[in-house]
Amino acid sequence: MSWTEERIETLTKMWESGSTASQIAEKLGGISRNAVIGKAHRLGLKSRPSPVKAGDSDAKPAAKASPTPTPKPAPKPKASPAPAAPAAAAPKPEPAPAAAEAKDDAEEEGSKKPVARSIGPGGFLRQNPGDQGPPTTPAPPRRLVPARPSEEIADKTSLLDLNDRICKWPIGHPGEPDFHFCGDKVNPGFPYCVEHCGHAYQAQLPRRDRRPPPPLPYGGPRVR
DNA sequence: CCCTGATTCGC
DNA sequence: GCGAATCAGG
Repeated sequence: MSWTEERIETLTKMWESGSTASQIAEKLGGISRNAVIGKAHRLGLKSRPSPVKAGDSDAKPAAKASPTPTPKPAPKPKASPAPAAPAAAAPKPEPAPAAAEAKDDAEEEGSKKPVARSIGPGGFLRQNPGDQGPPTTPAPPRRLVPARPSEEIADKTSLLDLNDRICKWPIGHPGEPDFHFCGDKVNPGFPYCVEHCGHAYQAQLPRRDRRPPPPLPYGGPRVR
């Protein structure tokens, strides 16, 4: 099997949507989950939480066979973060979409966010690892979505409708009949649209010493 | 033992 | 580049 454009596309979409490698491999067919993972890595898609979801009664002992007990000569340098993703300090997008929209959907591409939070004119500021100190705990959104969206949703923006240019922000919860994705045009360089970038990347800078962030890939809405 | 993703490494 | 083998964790 070769990685055709379609297969890569499916892989990317499913991977970014939270499908497991096994599911992806099964859907694509003819390949093992290792192949999926390996390809995903080569595509620069890696870095995904590995939630062990045992709710799946699927058995795939494909890559399980090797009577060779490796003496483990090579240690495993666990590192190499953010390879291809520059601003991909992406927090898991699992807010309460419904509530979020209802709360402040007034904000538009105007990128004006007169919020109490410390947010730059761009709409949001990336937080450097050193910036977010322990004293301030931003209390991220609840963990509700198990990263297991149904592969077939209604008409809305379904899983397979996702592409590089539309917002992948989940609307609703996976499993619900009306679960879908935002589908709006993405903020270039991000997986979400401008609006949802504002939610996903809410930075909380210490109101003191707010140094100007030099690289701000987010230049606001850009029509093209 | 099952699953998961991550990584290595021979092809 | 590909993916099986392997590792590491839940």
